[in-house]
Amino acid sequence: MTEANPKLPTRFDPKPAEARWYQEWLARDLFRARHDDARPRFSIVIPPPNVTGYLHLGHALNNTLQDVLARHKRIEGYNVLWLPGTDHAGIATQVVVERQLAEKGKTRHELGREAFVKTVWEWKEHSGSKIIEQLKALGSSCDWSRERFTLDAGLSKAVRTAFVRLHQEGLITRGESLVNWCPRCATVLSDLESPYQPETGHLYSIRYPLKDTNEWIEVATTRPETMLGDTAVAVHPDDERYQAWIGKTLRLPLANRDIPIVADTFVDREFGSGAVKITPGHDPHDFECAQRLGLPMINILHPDGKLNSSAGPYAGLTVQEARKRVVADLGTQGLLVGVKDHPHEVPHCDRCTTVVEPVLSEQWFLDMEPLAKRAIAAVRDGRTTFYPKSWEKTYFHWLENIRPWTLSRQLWWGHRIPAWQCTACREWTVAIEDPTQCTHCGDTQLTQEVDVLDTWFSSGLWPFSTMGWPDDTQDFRAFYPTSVLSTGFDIIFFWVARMMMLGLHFTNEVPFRDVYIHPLIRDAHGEKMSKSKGNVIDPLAMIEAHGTDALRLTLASLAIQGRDIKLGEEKITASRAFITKLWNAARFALLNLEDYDASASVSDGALYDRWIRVRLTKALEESHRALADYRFSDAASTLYQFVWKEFCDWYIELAKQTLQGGDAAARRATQRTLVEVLHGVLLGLHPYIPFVTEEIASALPLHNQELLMQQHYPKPSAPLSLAEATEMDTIVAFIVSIRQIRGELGVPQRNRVRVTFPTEIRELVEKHRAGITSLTLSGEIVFSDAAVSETAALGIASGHRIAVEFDDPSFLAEEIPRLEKTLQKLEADLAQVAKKLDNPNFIERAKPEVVASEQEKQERFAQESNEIRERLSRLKRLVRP
RNA sequence: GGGACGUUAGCUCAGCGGGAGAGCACUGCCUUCACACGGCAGGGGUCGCUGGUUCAAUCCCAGCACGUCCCA
Repeated sequence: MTEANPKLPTRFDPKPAEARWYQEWLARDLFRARHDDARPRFSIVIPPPNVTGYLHLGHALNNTLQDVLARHKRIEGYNVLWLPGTDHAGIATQVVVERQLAEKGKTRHELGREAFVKTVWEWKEHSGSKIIEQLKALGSSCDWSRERFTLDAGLSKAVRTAFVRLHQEGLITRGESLVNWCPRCATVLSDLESPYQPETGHLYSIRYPLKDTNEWIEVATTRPETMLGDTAVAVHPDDERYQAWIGKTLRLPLANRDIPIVADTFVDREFGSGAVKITPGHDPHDFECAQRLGLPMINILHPDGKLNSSAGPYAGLTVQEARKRVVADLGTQGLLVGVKDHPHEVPHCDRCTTVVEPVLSEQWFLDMEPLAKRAIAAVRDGRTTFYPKSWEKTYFHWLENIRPWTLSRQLWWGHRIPAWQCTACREWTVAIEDPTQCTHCGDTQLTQEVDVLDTWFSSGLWPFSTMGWPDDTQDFRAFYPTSVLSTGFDIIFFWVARMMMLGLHFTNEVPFRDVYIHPLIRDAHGEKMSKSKGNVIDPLAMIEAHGTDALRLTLASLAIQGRDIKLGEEKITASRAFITKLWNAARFALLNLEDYDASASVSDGALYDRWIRVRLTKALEESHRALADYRFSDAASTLYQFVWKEFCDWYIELAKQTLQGGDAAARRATQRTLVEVLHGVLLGLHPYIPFVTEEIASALPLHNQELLMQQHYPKPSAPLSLAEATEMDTIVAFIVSIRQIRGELGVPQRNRVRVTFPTEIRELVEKHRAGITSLTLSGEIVFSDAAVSETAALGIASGHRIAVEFDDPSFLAEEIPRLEKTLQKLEADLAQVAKKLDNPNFIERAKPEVVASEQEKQERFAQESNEIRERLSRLKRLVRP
């Protein structure tokens, strides 16, 4: 067998195509944005993945969607910037490098800060940023010339500038407060980094004796060891049981200190005995209570999580050990009244899952309330819009209940806080440039703060720090504010809200017009993917097995709004099947284009040619409308349906007759249409499946030196006239009807049929005889107004009677049941319509066009059912004479 | 405890006031000169439950049940 088209092999091989086209895009510098390009601008900053990151499905989804937008906007004629980069990811990265050191039996403390940070940089240069290469494998059209890293000189300058300004404005302060402490990481964490997780603990009831009496008060706690830091017991001021007790003094067991009984309305009278121990140094509620009442605060913990000297004899024990000992000692003294199981929520470190301890500590804080107000307003008045909009509620709720942000982290990897303490006066000097003397006393003995900033602080500046802020750069002017931010719902607080706050504060502009929140990907059973469950799907393995385009198309097709995605590999297989279908449609076109002349002028073509061009226009318009609302799934499936159900199933099948027919002019017009529609389809699909579309386009006789990425969507085609649209519908209805008869009567494809149409539509049928014949495998088409013969099956399409006869009359055996089934359906439809039309209220109150349409339906159903009934009774008479 | 979202064909999901849809899976026929990762035809649904609004409710409203997630 000879291959007629040398340009496209029978199968698409993704791998070489992916390598070749990505190289070609880079070689032509197509991803680069230019600040002096006057076309309308579209910009996105990538949510920077951690340098330690490895491409998972969440990245694959998010970056596929951003790439769809970027490529779509380029083809729409925008000057597009998609700015990439990575995040230094404080704790995560430090942990990775510390782990490597541990393998060599070293610790970071042995190395010292400077050497350790140097080691992390070396690690970053050599093995970090793998994810950047993986993003390229995904086809991401980022402007790599603008790649940024949060610890770059420019971004570091932005961080220092932001910190210093906020400090000058009095929003950043240093002070003592209760913070979340991870004993394993030995650093403070923000509330967001300390998520609550359910745990079955115990609720211990303990007696605290009233000083110098035999009386006692009972308190309940889940953390008995914290009693060593108790500074009071609180009851509700209106609690009648304890009125007499308020103001009296208790002797705190084990610690042997005196503590007062105080009253505060925060106490829940229903919980336990209604009396609660107050441990301001280790509980957020107690801390606030102590602040209100001016109670002392005691910290009983060392940074390593062991108890300190304030815990007296328990010093040196871990929290767990201390809990056991305290419970045992209370038992010995007869002060432990009861223990019961108690499910509750306990904060854990986001990074290492260690139980987080609230401790009293001196840190740098950012007062976010004034910033939050502006961030709320910007979304309320629509300067920034969330897609789906429902996420705005989550955003508002968090911002309306905002708490100060603990900025400092006790790490070495990150932006060291630009604050210096004076050895002489102990005051702090905060400055962008390293200071040489104290701004308070002028002393030159300064020591820089050892802590670094929370990674999210630099991430919060990302949309503008990457554009050159605080300098007034051309990029900043051209591309800020950005058009859209695409990210997951889990970092709306961590990141989106903070970028909004810092962006508005520093630039007086929202950082992005739209926020698209993409769905979460779960496994095929709806379970969250996790390494421990072993249900993780590796996007790179999927790329290896099915090609990048198949993975991208799958992810985009599944990106629906307001629901999680359930992904199984069979969905990627389905996308690959579609790509193969498109590939083969292109091969079909090429097989029929050997004598094609792209420059010859041709007519508009036949009805089918005009019809498919109109359908293409409609499909592109619909898909672009969907993209404008970030309905990626709708956008992709519109194109999918068009290619498969309209272009391949109908147009190509009908075009075969013209291409093989004797009318040279018609053939040329159809060739032209094939090329143009295929070209339009490739442009429409390029954002989703960039590689295969470039591959096909390069084989098509387009006489265009530009790649798809550089081209623009085709101009819309003028709609069909009503008569033309009706004509097309009628032909389709004829073909469908004849095929149904064949299928339902079980007539194999090798058996030709003889079809009789009424003479009134002779002209129409003659015009489309070739198409009808070929799509229904008819041997003969004739015209007659005589009654349908007993040897024929009856069909009704667009109100016309069609008779289908077979070379073997035994195929007619199922005709009676077939017609009965059709009649049953018609009668049900008729009954439904009648129910409406028999209701005078319907006639009176429904919209007139609805009434008219129901009446029209009734007539049609009635006519068809009469016809079939008549036919049935005749057939039955023949069977039983 | 507060809130959000979801409940439509075996599975995954569209539709969201006027004759229940798609993909996958399933059944029958077909290796016809683009494609078996295919073609043609077909079977399959009291649209979670109970009320309400309406001429009309899968669609709007209220309540309930179940599920998922977020916050405290």
